[in-house]
Amino acid sequence: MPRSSPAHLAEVRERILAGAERAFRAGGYRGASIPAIAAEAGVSVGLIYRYFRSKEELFLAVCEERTEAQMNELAALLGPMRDTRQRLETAIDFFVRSLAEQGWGAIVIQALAEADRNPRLRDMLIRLTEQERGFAAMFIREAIAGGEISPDVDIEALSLAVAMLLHGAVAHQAERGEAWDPDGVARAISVLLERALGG
Amino acid sequence: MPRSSPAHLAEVRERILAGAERAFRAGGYRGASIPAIAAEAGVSVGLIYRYFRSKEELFLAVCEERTEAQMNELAALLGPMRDTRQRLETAIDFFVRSLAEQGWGAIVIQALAEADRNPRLRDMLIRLTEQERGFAAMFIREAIAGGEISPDVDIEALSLAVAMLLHGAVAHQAERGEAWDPDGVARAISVLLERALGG
DNA sequence: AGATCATGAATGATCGTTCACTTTGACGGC
DNA sequence: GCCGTCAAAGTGAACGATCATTCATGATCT
Repeated sequence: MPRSSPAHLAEVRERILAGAERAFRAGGYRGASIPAIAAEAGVSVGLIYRYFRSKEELFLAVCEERTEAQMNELAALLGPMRDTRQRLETAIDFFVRSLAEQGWGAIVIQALAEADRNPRLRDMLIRLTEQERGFAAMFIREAIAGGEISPDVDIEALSLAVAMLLHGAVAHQAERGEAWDPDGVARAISVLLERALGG
Repeated sequence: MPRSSPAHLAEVRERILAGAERAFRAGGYRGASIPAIAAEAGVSVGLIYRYFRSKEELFLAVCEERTEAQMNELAALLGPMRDTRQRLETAIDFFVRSLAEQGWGAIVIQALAEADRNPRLRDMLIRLTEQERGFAAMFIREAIAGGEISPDVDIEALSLAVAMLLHGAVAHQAERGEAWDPDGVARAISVLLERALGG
């Protein structure tokens, strides 16, 4: 492959992103040094700065591309489904499973820890939360339409609570590390949501 | 006050802890340097190492003493109360209010971000979660005793969900920063919990 | 040949920690 | 009551390591 083809450039960029993700997950945002990221990605230190303006920009790119991919995947998964109960179970299962398999929860926690000093990271996290609230509000409206819960429920408050519950699961994984129990977390979310959304 | 009296030593230790808490909150665990902490506390760099063996130990002390104080305060607050509904409202209000006023949520997020590389921080966080689960399980058992929810509910799963919800609120505060809405968060938690614990 | 991709040593700043040093105050002999 | 002594409290410059970023140089393509 020619070194200057667009495909090659995209591949190098993706290799840097993948190496950076591993390094950030292992050492945290501050703890992952540029030399360490370069070694993990198999490129030189200088090359990283041809693809990203700074470490901050690189971390932002990792966060955005990964969370966006997760959200798109979930939306595609739910698209053809019709039954509300099945959709809810699928969404919870997807969330917990991708948390377990991809381990992107650690990245979100790192972003949270830096959000206080980085407006762009904060904006990214707020967009993520709003997307989760959007999913939650959709399920709530379906439950209302299905007559499972009262139409005068506070959708704003309830969808915020659901989004916070999901972020709590992310925090729980960060807290437990290797020893976390995806099935237990999925069961916990299901029990609470099915009680609240009418089971 | 004599420089070598126990009271003076305790006061200096507390001043270092308070300065460190401010510095950690402003800059994060990694971002708060020992010189910055020393300046914030009004002591010299060297003195910090007379009271704490390392930066890690200092951060651990900040986390433990603050979270322990919060938990004791909540337990004392709930102690004399009898009515379950009132106890639940008090607990939620205390949690959200202390999150808003003390701003200790940012410290917890920093601890979460470091837990992967620090077993003692992880243990501290796990103990905190287990205490929150203990409170949650207490409320669930009261709701069962009061006949508000079925006796065959999965207490383990439900109490875990409640603890995750609370940690989600901590994450939400870290995400929103100065712009967060304590009343909205309290309403969200109340709506979800009262629906789930029988309202 | 010229343009772009890629390298990694060099730079200046900053970090956590140490330690030689000064200041303070409790105490025993007078 | 006074003073000399000494352990402990407190200081901050110095140290070696490491950081994010740059740039002079080389490699590879058109």
